[in-house]
Amino acid sequence: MTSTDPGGGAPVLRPTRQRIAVAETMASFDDFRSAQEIHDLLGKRGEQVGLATVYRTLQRMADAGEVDMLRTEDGEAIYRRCSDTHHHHLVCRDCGATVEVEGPTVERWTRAIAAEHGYSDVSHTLEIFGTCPRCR
Amino acid sequence: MTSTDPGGGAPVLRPTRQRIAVAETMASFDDFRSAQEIHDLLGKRGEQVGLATVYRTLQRMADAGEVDMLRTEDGEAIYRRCSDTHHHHLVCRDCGATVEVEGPTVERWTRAIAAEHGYSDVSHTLEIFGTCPRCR
DNA sequence: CCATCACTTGACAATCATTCTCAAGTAGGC
DNA sequence: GCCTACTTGAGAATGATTGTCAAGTGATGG
Ligand SMILES: [Zn+2]
Ligand SMILES: [Zn+2]
Ligand SMILES: [Zn+2]
Ligand SMILES: [Zn+2]
Repeated sequence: MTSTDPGGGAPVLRPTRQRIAVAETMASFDDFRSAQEIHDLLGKRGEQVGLATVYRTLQRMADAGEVDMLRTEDGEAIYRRCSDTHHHHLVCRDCGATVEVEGPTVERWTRAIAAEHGYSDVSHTLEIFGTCPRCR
Repeated sequence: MTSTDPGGGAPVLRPTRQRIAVAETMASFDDFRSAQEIHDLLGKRGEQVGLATVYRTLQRMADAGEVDMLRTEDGEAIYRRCSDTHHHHLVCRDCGATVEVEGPTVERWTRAIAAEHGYSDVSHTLEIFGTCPRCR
């Protein structure tokens, strides 16, 4: 026994070429993209990364709160880098242009509604879709 | 040509045994269920209905606003009969107990946020998850 | 520099919900 | 009954996502 392994701790994440490439690619666009699209972008950037690795990395980043993940109407997961504070999205249905939005109003409302019905440990999902000024 | 077919109109929906069975089954539970679970329920009720038909029927009902469809964390579509007015859901993470909630507050907020950023033709999705009093 | 080992990766198979295909069945109007 | 558009269902096909596992690699200690 040469090291003190805490046993239950989460494994250390290594900054591998693949993870760095995914992170850089995520920083290169503003809208939501599917894992497959991101995998394609990596290819075009000249970074060869396996599809499974892209999926795994995006999941890790989502868990870590480094990217937001949401589902399209037909259930496909799409990702986007985002700020680390709690917020929601205003997404253009046509071009995907996304604006992060936030406000105490909805946060208060959801909390109140949940409390009113005796629900505890509350979370919520909220996304707004519309047509942006440029696609008008 | 024996009938005057308007051409563009949507086909007439027939009240078939299968469609009736699905509607009745949807009326028999209060939480959200997947298409496959609903298909199983139909089997237990003694109504043999093809899985593809269950999918097709649920989609029609969702389009018609007779049921609500939303997606689980892992992208699976789940359905529930619901009232025809615009509303959202407060869902118990453990037992699935669901409460329909509504309020002008969020509706106003989403509309205001969208307008503020110049987005038009706005819609939104909002679901609240928590632990219900019984599962506390 | 080198051994070591836990953490990673990628090619490919496997899942699994959902959709497609299309021949056979059926509701209803006449 | 006849006709025809609408339906159905069995099974194949699709397609995103996950699992498998042997080979690779970064960090560490000697
Ligand atoms: Zn746009
Ligand atoms: Zn919020
Ligand atoms: Zn509950
Ligand atoms: Zn609403």
